[in-house]
Amino acid sequence: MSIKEVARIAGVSTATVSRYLNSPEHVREKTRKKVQEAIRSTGYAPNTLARNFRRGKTSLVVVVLPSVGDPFFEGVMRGIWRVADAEGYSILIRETQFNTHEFDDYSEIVFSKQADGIILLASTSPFTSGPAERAGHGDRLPPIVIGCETVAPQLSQFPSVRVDNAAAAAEATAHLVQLGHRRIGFIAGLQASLLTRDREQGYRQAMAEAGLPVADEWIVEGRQTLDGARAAARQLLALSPRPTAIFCANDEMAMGAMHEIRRAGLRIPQDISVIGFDDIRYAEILDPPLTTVAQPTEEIGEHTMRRLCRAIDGGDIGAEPEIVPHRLVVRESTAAPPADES
Amino acid sequence: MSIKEVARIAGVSTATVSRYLNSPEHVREKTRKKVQEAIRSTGYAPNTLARNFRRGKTSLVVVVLPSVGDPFFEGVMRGIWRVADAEGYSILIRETQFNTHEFDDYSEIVFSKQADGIILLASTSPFTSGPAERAGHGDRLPPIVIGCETVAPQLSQFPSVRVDNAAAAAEATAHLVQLGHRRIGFIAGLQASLLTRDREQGYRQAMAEAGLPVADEWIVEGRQTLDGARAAARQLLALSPRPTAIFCANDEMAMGAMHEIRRAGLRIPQDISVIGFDDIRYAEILDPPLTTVAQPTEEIGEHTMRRLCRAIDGGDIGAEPEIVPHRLVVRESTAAPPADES
DNA sequence: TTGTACGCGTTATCAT
DNA sequence: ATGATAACGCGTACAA
Repeated sequence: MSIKEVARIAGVSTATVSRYLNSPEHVREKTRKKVQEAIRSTGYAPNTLARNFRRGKTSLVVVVLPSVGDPFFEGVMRGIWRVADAEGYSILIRETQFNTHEFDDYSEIVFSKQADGIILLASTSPFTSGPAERAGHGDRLPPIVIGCETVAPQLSQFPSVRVDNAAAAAEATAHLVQLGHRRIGFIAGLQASLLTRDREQGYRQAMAEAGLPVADEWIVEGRQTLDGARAAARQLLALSPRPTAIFCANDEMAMGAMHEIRRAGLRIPQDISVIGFDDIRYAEILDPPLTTVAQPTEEIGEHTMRRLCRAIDGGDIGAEPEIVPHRLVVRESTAAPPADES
Repeated sequence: MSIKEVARIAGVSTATVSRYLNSPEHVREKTRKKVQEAIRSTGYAPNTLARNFRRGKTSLVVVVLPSVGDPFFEGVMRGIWRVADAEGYSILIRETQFNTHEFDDYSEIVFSKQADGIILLASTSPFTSGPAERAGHGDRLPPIVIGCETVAPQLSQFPSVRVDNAAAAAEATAHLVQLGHRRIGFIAGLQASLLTRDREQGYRQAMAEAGLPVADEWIVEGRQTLDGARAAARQLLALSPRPTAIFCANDEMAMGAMHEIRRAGLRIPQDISVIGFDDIRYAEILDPPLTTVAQPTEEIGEHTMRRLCRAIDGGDIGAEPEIVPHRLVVRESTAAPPADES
């Protein structure tokens, strides 16, 4: 009973107060003053619950990501928020913690109208059944945009914003090849993650193009975590002959790998080169500063959110991926292999 | 027109469908079956907007923190989510980006019923005017619980969950003193942050207790960022004589400081010791592994959220801070000062 | 330009 | 155990 109260005090109808709130230009100056004063004196704030209900919109968007506290997502989230604030959306964050969630979990959120749309920053195969065949909801899919992740065939019906992971990974690998490396290890993410699979593919492709073989044991899964990467690095270092360079599917894993390399008494890059992916803020203060592939994170976030907004507003945003530019950042963790290796 | 639809198909009233949803035990087995079938066949999902509206609850909680992508908050958020999931709440995250926001921004969220409560993980003086004097809302303050941050007098009306920052900082400082350090620098966070002020106070207290003087230039503001800490470290290293140890108000800043120390050609801990605060996941893989103060982050998150839930449910949770235990983790970044310094 | 009156989907109250 | 119905606060035809 609140807009009523304001209306009563202002001596106008509830409709006028509502109009004052939503289209002030349709209210006469004089009336506007009265309403304004009534609102001020009562400290009235529209009940968002009622408003959402009436409008059929929550102005909420769910962002699904593997893990907050991952420095990489800081920039992406910042971009998302910038647009969200401007467009009046609030962001609900769900962590997958690397678990393969049911797609239903997320679409349910939309179908039960808890959110207007979903941004998937981590699509570790979120689909159990084809989303299109969901019982009951018919053909109306919730607005979804995928950020960062590579889109697998099953996800190709959704738009995405990302770098060309395969090309970027190939570029990184080529950088090592050019320095003279021939045995290059690869610490992959989770196999369930399409993104790291693409990076692995880029690595394989670059190796092939250089006419270099890729031994099976050169590719180890680092599970996207510090500890996983450390175990993976230990495996690679135990190889004989061991790789002269290691390409890590992201910077977090590169940090873990570098630690193990140091512990093994090896020097970076003199004994072994390391290259990462993402260019998180720690990359440049590592010892030595990490060569890596930078992604325009804020841009990804902004474009992803903007595209989602358009989809929510009913616009047709297509299903094509939007590819944003990556950039190889050469620092000091990569160099030519030891002399006796050439 | 959806619960109606289900009711029509099941051949019962809307009230019965509603009851089936909310208190099935009050529905006869036979009726239950009918409703269940109708729901299944229609793929009906209750409209959360309408439900929230009716119940006057959003089941949303806002968490305010300085920055996602900060590894420290990963654990805290995890604890919060664990409880939130169990209690049926979703989490809305707002970043302060170290800006001093108006308290109104946040309380507005509650007063306009966009959320049921607020968790403040970063209270850089969020109050412009005393919250109690807010016009309109009278004396009814929104449910708020503060996590991690130290409570300043103006915030003492709110409950909090945190470690004893002053005591922990004193302990860390004492550790350096015991190793033989006499000139200990301190890289502080933002002066606006109560938390880092408390840590500074603990540092000062420990120095005083050891009978050691604290030169003004030994305390430098690191602005809670990598870059800020780097600048601060450069300042400290330029001092003559320079400190033989540096206490950083958090691990993030310690990372920045360590980088600058290396760049200056100094060895840790042989030439200079470094100690941090938080024990983020990178602490143990730094070079050398960082001595720091560990906080039970998940526990903080869980307790904070649990307390907020009780407050939302109308329980009286008091205003006393709940102090959780910290733990000094000694690794390899601290050692006795160079021989000629004793 | 302003007011009246209805409906949004759900839950809660009260009969039955 | 179930059904009829009144709210909840807001937006918006439509009428004035």
